[in-house]
Amino acid sequence: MPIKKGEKYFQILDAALKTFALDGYHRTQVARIAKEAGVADGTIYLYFESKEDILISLFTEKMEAFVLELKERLSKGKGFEEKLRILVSHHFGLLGSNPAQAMFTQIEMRQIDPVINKGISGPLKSYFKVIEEVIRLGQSEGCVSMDLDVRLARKMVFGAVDEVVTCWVMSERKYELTSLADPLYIMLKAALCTTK
Amino acid sequence: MPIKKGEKYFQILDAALKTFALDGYHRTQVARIAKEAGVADGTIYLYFESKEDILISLFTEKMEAFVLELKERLSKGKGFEEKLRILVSHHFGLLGSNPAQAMFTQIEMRQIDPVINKGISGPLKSYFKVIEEVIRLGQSEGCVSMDLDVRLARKMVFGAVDEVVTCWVMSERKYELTSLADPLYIMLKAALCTTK
DNA sequence: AAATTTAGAATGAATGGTCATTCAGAATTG
DNA sequence: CAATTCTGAATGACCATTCATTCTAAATTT
Repeated sequence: MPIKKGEKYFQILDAALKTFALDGYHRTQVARIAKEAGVADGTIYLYFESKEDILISLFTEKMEAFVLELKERLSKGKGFEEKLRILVSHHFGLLGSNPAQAMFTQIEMRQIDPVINKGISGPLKSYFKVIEEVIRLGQSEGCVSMDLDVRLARKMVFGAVDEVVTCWVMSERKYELTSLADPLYIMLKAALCTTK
Repeated sequence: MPIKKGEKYFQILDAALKTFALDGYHRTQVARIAKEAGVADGTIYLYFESKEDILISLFTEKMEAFVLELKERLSKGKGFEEKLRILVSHHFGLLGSNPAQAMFTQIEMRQIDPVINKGISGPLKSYFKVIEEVIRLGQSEGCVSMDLDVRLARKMVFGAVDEVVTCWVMSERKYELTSLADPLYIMLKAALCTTK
């Protein structure tokens, strides 16, 4: 029964993030993670069930922190438009300043396989929920049409943000991700708002 | 030197598509593709350099056909708005009626690794170019602002379409993908057009 | 406070299963 | 009968996982 906490738990997760970002999930050997973390190969299995479990745990930890901070920031914004702007700039801000995490979420996490997928759907859904809540706020304010399919709109928002980050990662981060937050926000607002 | 044509070449690609969609890239053994294609294991290596090469070739073939047909259809549409609608509905139409291909492009192709990535960037870029051309047409018609960042707009369009397809695949195709083409088109048009 | 016991944490070499790939020979073709 | 295409059993590299052993430090005893 793996121990899901303690200093070494996070040490291993940190090492995994670095190594996955550098070499990709399938290419990194568990032994390398162990080395990077400064622990023995076997120690990994005291904290994690399997290599896959490391991937899932890493994603879950990062995503939970991401959503928590996003909620925090959103609560400080007033109204639909300001919240939408916060959403986009928080997403870009966090990944923009954590290249390894960006590499990981955009590229490595897509190494999908049914098992992994089940493991990550929870935390990802909680992010989707936040986006949908913002859109619903827009509806209650009258800015966004009540006829709009909220789930579809959420897919558009997430898809757009996600694609921009992926391209940025692929470009080897040649430009500032955050500089795209505002222009993207403007387009998304136009897509959602009936009223100019 | 692998032969990149002939009956068996396509037989193997068909078998690979089926198997990748069913079991995922990393889980499918080359031997299974061979069996499915009705050829010997070794024959695969007369037509392809490696397992990875099968993946890349498959994507390239499918993408080239996709773009070719898209261009064909676009040429029949008049004006920015009609072309944008064709773009979205062609994307949804093709993947909506080819579940295995959808599974493959949305899920398996993301098994990214630098080598694979280089292999697919060409054909994917040609799709991006088509999208950008449509947006530029909108600009020349005056519907889309000249100040709009065309590449960013392309990322939004592709990202949105792509995310909707991914969700549809993940949902195990419980609903009609094509039914989302129109509402998505309307949002994207609103995002891009200055004039209502 | 020294000696002893104990539990659990940590180690890393060894294991074993999994496939991608090869290649010597068989079959087919022209 | 050469050339070409195909075959599939054999190979060997790879690497996640295991587990017998060692270490550590707290608890207990003398």
